[in-house]
Amino acid sequence: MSIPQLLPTFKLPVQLGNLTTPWNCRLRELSKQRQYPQALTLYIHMLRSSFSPNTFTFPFLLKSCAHLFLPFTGSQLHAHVIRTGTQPDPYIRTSLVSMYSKFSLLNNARKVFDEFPYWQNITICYNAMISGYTFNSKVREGFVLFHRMREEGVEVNSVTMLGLVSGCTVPEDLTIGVCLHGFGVKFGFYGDLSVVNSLLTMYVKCGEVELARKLFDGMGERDLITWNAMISGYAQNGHARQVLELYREMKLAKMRPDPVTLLGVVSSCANLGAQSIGREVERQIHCCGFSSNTFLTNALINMYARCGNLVRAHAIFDCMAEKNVISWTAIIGGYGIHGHAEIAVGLFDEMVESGIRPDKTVFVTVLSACSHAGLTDKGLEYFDAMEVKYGLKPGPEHYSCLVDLLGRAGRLKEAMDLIKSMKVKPDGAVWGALLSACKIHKNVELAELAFEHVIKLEPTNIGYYVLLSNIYSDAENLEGVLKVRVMMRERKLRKDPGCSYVEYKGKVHLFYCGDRSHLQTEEIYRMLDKLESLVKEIHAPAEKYQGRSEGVLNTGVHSEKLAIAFGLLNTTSGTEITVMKNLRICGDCHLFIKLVSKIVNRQFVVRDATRFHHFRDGACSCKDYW
DNA sequence: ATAGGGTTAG
Repeated sequence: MSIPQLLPTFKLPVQLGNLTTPWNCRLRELSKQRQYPQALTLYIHMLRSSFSPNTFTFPFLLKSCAHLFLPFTGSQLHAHVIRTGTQPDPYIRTSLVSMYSKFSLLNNARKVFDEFPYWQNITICYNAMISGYTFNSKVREGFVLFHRMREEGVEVNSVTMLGLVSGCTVPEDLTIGVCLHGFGVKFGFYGDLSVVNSLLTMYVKCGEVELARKLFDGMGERDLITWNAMISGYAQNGHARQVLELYREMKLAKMRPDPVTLLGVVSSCANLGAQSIGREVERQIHCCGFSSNTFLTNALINMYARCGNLVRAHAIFDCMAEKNVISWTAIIGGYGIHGHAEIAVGLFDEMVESGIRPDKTVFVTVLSACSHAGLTDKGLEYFDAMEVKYGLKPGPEHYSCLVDLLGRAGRLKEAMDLIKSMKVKPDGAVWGALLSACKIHKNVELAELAFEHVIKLEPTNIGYYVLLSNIYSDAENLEGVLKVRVMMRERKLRKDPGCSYVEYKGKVHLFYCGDRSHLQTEEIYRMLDKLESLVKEIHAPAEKYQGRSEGVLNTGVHSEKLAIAFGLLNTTSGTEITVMKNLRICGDCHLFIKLVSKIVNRQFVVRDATRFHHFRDGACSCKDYW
């Protein structure tokens, strides 16, 4: 076949696009309106009316199969294309390549792509194949094809760029991403906002928020997507403060927020424990008419739950017309965090009854709720049900919850056996959970074993060294303590001191472990002494508590205890106290806090600030945000 | 053929 012979096929769709049969016109309409099932039904009618499909028919049908994820129908259509002897023009082939890519059948896609001599592959074919690679997270292959495309002199357009850039999603892809950035600048794609936006997103996904911000600052023109990409980029990387700052700037620039924007803002409020700002944003959500957006409502439930306002969280949850697994996860997790495992478990059952299939994430939430409240057997039950009843294979994240569950209950041997029986490779968190259980139950021997494993998997995680060191010091094993210190020094690991902070009257009050530098130190320590003795009075040992072990009371002067004592001294009843804490694994004051909460009838929220950058930025206050 | 989105323990 020579080039001249093919030329008519190339031109056909453009010239005769409007002159095709009514069938094809209707098909195009349906495809435009994304009514894919209707499009396929129409095809059946077409065949029944003995209309034979032509070049214009197939792309719409293939696209419909791709969107509906119907691999079987799709390959039947492919066979049909061959059978009808339809000239497979670039448009059909592009559709085939893109459809097979959506089904992750890259070999089939590549076969269609390779079947014809290279000069038949025009830009759209390349684009489809390149996007196919990146869609299946094979950026490298996509990049190779991009090079070939250029060598063969095929025109590169914005879609080529978008396909490639959007495939760079992990730090390892950054080299390619930067290369593409350079290419874009050199060949004039910088004027195309969609390309620059995708570059911005690429930097964000690779964790390079600063580079993303640099690009953002240098942009002459910004649209809603630009702002959203930057805002959610900050939100996903834990820079909650920058999210709020940027949101304010956005409003100053007279750019109207949409649900995606507000989503980033709400989830940042959840991570900051900033309920007052969250309330403000909720009002805006109602004003803008986004109240029925499921994404946003889920984020709001999560925000209120994390800020300790379970009443509001539950009220929003109840009002939702369509609750999905994520809505349930948010509310269950909310009760779990605050130690109400019975309610959490009850909600889980209710969810199943309402016909929603639990997923892996909701099981993580339920298991951890059980573990915090000492519902050991209930947790084990759920773990079994997960695979037997719901066919979900437990991952390392579930095993770590279960090890934590057994470990807190003092069932260390069972926890160890569980790890040995795991079908998946245990990760750092699994061994880490065992290590912290050893801390609670003072088991030095097992701790050493767990430490050996955990350190191989996460050699730079400082928390585990600290944990082992504390275990040694509890056992008065000075040699052990020194050994760990030497290891830390050799590996040049410096420990950020553990600290907690409370926001009070727009100022941040920061406490270190055993800290005596606060102005109210005397009062705080008196309060803490009182709390310690009250807690000891009501703390029931395991045997008195129907076999439920609530864990061991921690007697050290931990930073979160100081923060709580400070909060109690300075705030009135009825307000909840949010304590932010920078280290996760160190002192586990969970039980202490829970009991104090019972005694004084106050809500406490201890938020993990490890992932967030307050401490690097220097502590900041709510007033700075707004 | 195509840039932005909610949940999760340790």
